[in-house]
Amino acid sequence: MEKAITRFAPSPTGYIHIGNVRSAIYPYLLARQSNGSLILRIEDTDRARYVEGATELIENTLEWLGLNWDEGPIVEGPHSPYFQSERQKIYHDWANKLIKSGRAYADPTPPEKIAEYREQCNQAKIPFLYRNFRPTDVPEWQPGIPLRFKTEPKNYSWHDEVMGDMHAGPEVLDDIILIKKDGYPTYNFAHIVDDAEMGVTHVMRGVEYLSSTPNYLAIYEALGLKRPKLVSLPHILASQGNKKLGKRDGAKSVTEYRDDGILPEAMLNYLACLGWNDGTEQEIYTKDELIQNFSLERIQTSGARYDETKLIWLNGQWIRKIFDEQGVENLYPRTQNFWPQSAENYPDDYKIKVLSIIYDRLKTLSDLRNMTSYFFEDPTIDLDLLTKNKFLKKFSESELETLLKQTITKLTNTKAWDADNVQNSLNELLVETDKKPAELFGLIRIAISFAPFSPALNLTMEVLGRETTLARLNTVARSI
RNA sequence: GGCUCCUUCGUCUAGUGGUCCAGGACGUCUGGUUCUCAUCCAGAAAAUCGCGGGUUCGACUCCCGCAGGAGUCACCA
Repeated sequence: MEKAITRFAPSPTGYIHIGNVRSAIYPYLLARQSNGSLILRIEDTDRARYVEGATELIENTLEWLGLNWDEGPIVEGPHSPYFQSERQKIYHDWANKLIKSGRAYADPTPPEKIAEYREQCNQAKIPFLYRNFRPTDVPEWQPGIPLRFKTEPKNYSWHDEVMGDMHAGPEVLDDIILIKKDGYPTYNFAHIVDDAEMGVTHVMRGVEYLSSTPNYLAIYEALGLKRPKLVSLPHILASQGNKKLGKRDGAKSVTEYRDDGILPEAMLNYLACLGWNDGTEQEIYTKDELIQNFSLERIQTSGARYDETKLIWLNGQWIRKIFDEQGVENLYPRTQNFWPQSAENYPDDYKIKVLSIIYDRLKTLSDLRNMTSYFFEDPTIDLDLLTKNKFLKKFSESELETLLKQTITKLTNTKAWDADNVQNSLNELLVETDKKPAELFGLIRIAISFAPFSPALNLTMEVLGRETTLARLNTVARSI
């Protein structure tokens, strides 16, 4: 397989959201699969939209997802620098080639004049093409004057690895700006130069660039460059409406999901499979499996709607997968920031015990916060939970009290305090009191947790310990 | 508006002329697993394959129209 040199080229204008991180995932997968490399390039030529700290945010996001890059900021590489703002000279050199060959011209036309031309066309209801208004007197190119491409209207055909064979007529070709008056290149020019300089083999980007592709093709041609493989990625659609997902639709940043307790494995798995599948019925993919099975041909042509419920489901699957395959000791370190406040002073081994009996109930790691508090602090007693419980409401308060006292006696005499012994005692108690599990176990469960749900009773009690269990049962018995 | 792309269960998708009265997954609903919640398991409902024409013995699959949706028409990327 040919080594694929791919790139992820975001502009540092804010956080990375799920709508655009996929254009990092697919290039990564292709690069790894072909033993090629992934370049991270920061497209910061729009100084007005530049956001302080955005580059770090991008780096953090990629690192969290495990999408390491081979060239780019931090790691550097043979094509340094990887910030477009620092590559001015390179763009100007290439621009001068175009000027020399007569394929670019300095355009002194003031913006107001251009707006006027555009308005004329609108009124005449004809498409506005700047090449019909080329200035007659072209000055020498110098700072402060934008540089335009001088296009040659004609037909273009090309192959898009996802969309198939494409073609476009001269009506889409125009004299696009190559270098802005501030001296920075436009995306349209900079990405072509950089991709060529950096040896990029696959240009993977959102479909929104599809309609400007003929203009890029014209530039490749004028520059005598071999065109790279073009890969248009379908949009991810917002969960409401049909628009592509964007910050305006409340697209959350990837790091926000991290802070909500989504695992990077689940995020990667979900996003990779939104708009791509390998034709099998597999749903859970590790990063290595994705690398192994990824293929451009199987990328979907239509947009896919972002559905958070499936991401949440996948996350639950991943929590269990990590626990089952790597053990609780590997799941535990990921839970650091998700425990309730009251857990702060508890030792790791206690929290590990809690995690190992609660993990299969977690959808996100942050569920720990509201699902485990009774392991770390005495619950607030809410007698309504007892007296209004559908299995317990038929008992009088004194009956409940008696049951609790019998339980306390039984558990006080339980020999070793482990899940099996506790379960045996509970089973004996069931017989002795002639109650149904729903009644007796329900009562005990509520009395020690006052939570809407908990893990299996004997496991919960084992972790809580005899002392705490008995203390809570006593407190409740006295409160009734 | 011009140009371009897209169109299978609510959602993500399988499907490359017969094996599809369309398969899987999420979600929903029902039942099971000694209490709860979840997991897990079993099952159910859910798509006249955007619409209309063709081609063919036969079309979700090929062709042509149409409609709807989206993208793009910046000195933004």
